[in-house]
Amino acid sequence: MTSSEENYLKTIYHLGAMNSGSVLTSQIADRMNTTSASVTDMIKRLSEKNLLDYERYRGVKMTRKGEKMALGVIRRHRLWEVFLTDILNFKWDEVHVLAEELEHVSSDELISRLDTYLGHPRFDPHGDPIPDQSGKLVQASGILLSEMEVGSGVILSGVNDHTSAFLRFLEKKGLKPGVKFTVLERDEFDSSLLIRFTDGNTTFLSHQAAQQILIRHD
Amino acid sequence: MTSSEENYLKTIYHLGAMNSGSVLTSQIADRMNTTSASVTDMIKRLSEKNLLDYERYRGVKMTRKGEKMALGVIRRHRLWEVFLTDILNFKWDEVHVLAEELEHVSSDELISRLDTYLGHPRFDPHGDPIPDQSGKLVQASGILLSEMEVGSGVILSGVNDHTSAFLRFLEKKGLKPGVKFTVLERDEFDSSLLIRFTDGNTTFLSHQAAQQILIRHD
DNA sequence: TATTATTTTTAGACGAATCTAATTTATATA
DNA sequence: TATATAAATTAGATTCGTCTAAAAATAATA
Repeated sequence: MTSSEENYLKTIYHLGAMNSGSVLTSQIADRMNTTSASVTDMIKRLSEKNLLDYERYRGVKMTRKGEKMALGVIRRHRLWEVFLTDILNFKWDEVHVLAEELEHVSSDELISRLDTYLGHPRFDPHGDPIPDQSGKLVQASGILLSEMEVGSGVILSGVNDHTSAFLRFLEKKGLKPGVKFTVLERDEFDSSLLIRFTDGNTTFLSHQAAQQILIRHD
Repeated sequence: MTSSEENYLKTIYHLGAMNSGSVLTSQIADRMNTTSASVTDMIKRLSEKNLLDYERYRGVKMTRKGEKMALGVIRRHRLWEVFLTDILNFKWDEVHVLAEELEHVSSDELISRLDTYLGHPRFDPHGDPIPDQSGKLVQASGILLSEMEVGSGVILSGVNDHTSAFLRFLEKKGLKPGVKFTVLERDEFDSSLLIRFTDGNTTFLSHQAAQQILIRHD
């Protein structure tokens, strides 16, 4: 497997995991900042290897085999992210790019030892679940902070927007996976939220921001 | 810089560091298990980038710039080797292959943090010195165990043969960088050595083995 | 020094991954 | 249903890294 092939599989997995239908050539091209022509080429290569089911002009689905490979790459990516934040003290908005490179170093033994060393973490620094060796993946919470009723105590469990800008925004607010807080108020006009942390501090969150934040009940 | 370019630079550095003359196409091809034709191609690319001085039919020398790049790769390689042995508990004969991959993840920030985390190690698990950020490299001892007079107390400081087979051989004998011992006897017939460790245990070493072991005086 | 042997380079080809531009197919609209 | 629009594919080119086989240059030997 080349790095390029792995990147395609990962992207197609991410696109296909949500809607369980077919992933279109253009969706892949968009996400990867490349051309549809390049995607078509790669799609063919990957179907040759039975990693994708491909019907011309109809997009692709992942095969069981392709999904396993994709989950392997995602596992490596997320474990390296944990290493980079927890051990090397990188900020959570800095680790993605580095993990994109490290994820392609493919030694099962290396990843297994890294996993052990990190204490078998179940989530990466952004709250995304880490697949286990066999490719099993716990489902992340799908509850949006923006949907919570006033008064509820919650724990931040993940984010939908993984951009550096959004992650730095959360950092500044003191928000990251594991942080507990209570929803105090929802503004009638713009649906912005006032939340209170366990230490008593409060902060505002726009509806736009709250829609990118996943929570579980405390 | 591609991984391939980095591998060529590293190899050429290793070949050229000993004899300070020119490195020949065939030497590079031999070391990298490739053809002279491929080497010629790459040599041209690297001289285009001013990393090598190249004269047709005369071999190459490294430029200052090329040497710096090579030392960067070597630094990354050796730091990852320390990480793999000291943190992930790999054996020293297993780390080379993995470090060959990790060395191409080129982020100065990553390497700087890794270096700090590891405590700024000055030598890798095989006793080879680790270049600093600026590319400075302390000279490794050049004293061969096979040349030592009987009675001398020494510390193993490195090896010339980095093959897995030789490293496992040393492992079995209890020999690795930092280990102290005394040369008790040299056999008149085959020049094999009898050595004694600080715990009193003794072992034999063939002349062939002793020629691959670098030491410094205790 | 002339010839032979060795080394190095060029010529030409290939696979992977990419691109632009042109063509084909499918979808949406009148 | 016929046509216009959008999407996907093919055709053809490019770069990187590699190869084999042939040609050129250097080194060794008679």
